[in-house]
Amino acid sequence: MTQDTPAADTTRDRVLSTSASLFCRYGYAGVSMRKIAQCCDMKAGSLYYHFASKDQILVEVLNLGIEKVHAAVAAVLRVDASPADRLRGAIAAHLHALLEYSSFTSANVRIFRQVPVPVRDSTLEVRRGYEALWDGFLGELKAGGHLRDDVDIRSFRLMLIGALNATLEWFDPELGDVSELADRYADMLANGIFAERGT
Amino acid sequence: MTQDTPAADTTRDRVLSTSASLFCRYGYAGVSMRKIAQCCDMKAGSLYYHFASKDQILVEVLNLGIEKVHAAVAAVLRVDASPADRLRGAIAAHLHALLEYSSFTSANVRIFRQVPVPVRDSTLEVRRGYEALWDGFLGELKAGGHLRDDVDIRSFRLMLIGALNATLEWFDPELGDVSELADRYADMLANGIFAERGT
DNA sequence: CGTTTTACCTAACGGACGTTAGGCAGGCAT
DNA sequence: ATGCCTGCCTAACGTCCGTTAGGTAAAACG
Repeated sequence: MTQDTPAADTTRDRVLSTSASLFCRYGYAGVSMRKIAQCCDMKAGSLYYHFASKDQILVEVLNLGIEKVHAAVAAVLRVDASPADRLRGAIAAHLHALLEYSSFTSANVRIFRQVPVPVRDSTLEVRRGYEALWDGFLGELKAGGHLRDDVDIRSFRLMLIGALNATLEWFDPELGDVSELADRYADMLANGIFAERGT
Repeated sequence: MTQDTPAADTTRDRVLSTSASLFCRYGYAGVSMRKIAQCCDMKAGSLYYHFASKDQILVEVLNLGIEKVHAAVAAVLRVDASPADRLRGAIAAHLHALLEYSSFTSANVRIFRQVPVPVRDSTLEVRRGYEALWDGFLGELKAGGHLRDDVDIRSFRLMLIGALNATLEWFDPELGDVSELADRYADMLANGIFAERGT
């Protein structure tokens, strides 16, 4: 019944990691302290030695989810490359964080909207930081004349991140290659799917 | 506390409609029979006159969600128009069904992956029918030479529907115009966002 | 008018929930 | 050796869960 994602040496980290995958799969209300504890080979009461409440676990899981994907994308964007390559790389980084590295980012995507409002609000700042990272990058591209003049950056960012996050619903990293997926998405988004461009 | 979406004359329909919006907001496990009943001005036990179990409500909500969006998109695709207009229209139909008409489609998108496996399986067939509707349309476009040869229809359909469904996370139909949103999405997806097409 | 059916109710069942209080074993410093 | 701190445990609290059994008032029907 021990169901954890990657390496997690300390008990506290193991609880967070386990909670993330459970939240991701069963939703916020569908995961009990007893189930989290059971998956960590503990008893429910012991969780309160590390965390004050279920909601505190939740807040930490949600924030870690954004922080991890933020760090991965930011690292890619720091290196110099062509606009197409940077877009490809940033998309690949987001997808790897979402689909492979851990369940924190996927848990955030899945349960963000069904979490109690105070919890959601306390994670908004971290979230906005990630949005700003993308807007900055896309703004650079536009300033450099690499984007169509008539595409709105915010609209595209929302569509892009939405499309990436939605892969969670169907993509299985054991069956497909995340990097290939990223390349396909980057190509379709950058160049469109129509044979000829028109209005 | 009466929280229902649109017109729903019979009690049974009102229960389904109410359940859909509650499931959408709070997740599957986050909605109790007592809360559903309360929002319908009933007592929990009375729900069992209309439905055998919570899971039966869930199955009907999930299936209605797909059936409604399927009907809306199919109606649009029946009329003759240019490829760009048909794509725009189909996207608009999906978005209207998702964001405006009722909570059934949005509930499906939000909770499909956190529902008990038997329930999920019993709604797979309806889901596949909707995917086939899109694949048929996109196949026509490709056969007519309107799509780039190197875009994979299944990949694009997954990206497209994912992007559309993800609007649920941020778009508020009281603040923005769904048809405008559809136009922007259709344009970005059809033509891409880069100033010049490249590899 | 009597009877059946419809659509709801109340009350309760066993169990799971988040959380807390108090205990206990082992490592640490003094 | 003694006492504190860490990290877990058990047991219980009050509440809520899905579901069921049995009742009741009104409408529909013969």
